[in-house]
Amino acid sequence: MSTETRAADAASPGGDEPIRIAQVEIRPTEGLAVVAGRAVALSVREFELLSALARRSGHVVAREELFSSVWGGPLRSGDRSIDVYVHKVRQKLEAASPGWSFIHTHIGFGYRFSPEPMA
Amino acid sequence: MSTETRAADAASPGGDEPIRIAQVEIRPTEGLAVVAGRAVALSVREFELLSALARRSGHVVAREELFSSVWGGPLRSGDRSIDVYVHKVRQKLEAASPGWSFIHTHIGFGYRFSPEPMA
DNA sequence: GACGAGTGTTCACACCGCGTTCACGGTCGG
DNA sequence: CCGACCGTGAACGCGGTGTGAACACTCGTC
Repeated sequence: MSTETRAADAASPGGDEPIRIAQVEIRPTEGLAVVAGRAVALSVREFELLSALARRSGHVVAREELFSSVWGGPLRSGDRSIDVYVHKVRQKLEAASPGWSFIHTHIGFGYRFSPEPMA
Repeated sequence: MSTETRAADAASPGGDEPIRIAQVEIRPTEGLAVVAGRAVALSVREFELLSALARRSGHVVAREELFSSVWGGPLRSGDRSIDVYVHKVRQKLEAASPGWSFIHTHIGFGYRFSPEPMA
């Protein structure tokens, strides 16, 4: 409830401090995430996407903002890169912690990181 | 009781400041509502309807006014969109906070937003 | 230089949620 | 009993999103 943005607030955009939310731990210096005690190997893009979302855990991050934050430019219309990478990260997270969902879609807005048990 | 319209008064129509009433928090920049600590996913229409009502929390908002505020035009006779969306928003709010009612019907006039324990 | 593994991008198709409208039922007052 | 009004579920077209696959690029190794 109140732990939503606690860890996120301290981290500057690109900070090296580990981000810890529920059973998820993100280690910027290693490009590694640990979920439910399991190490999850992520590529650079995957890792930066997860970090961008986790830094604002509990809040909806707009597609525009997400793209410029990870890809470093304006979002071209028709670009589906975000969708593809959200899918990849979802797969890996949920594989490490079955029965939980982490990245929630907000149609027309963007995505929200928030570990929750699946319905 | 006395906190009813406090947060709403400060927000200009379309302001980006979060609206907070009782256990309900509305975040305009995210299209997200948080009720009793639970994130409630709302579509664009649902969100704007809730915002329009919450901005005038405790007051009855006429159907005419509600429609022009959310749909942006005059209310055509026979249009039931408002009823449908009030129903959708009610469902989601009450699912997040069982035992409470939030949107009250004033037949012939309109609707009133006011979180109250169910009878 | 040829090769393969890993990564990032683009494409095509399937699917689902959104917004609108229709249909039926219930409630209330005249 | 009838009409006005609202609650509620469902059908439908459409656009946004999920998802698997093909393609292109980089970087080691041999």
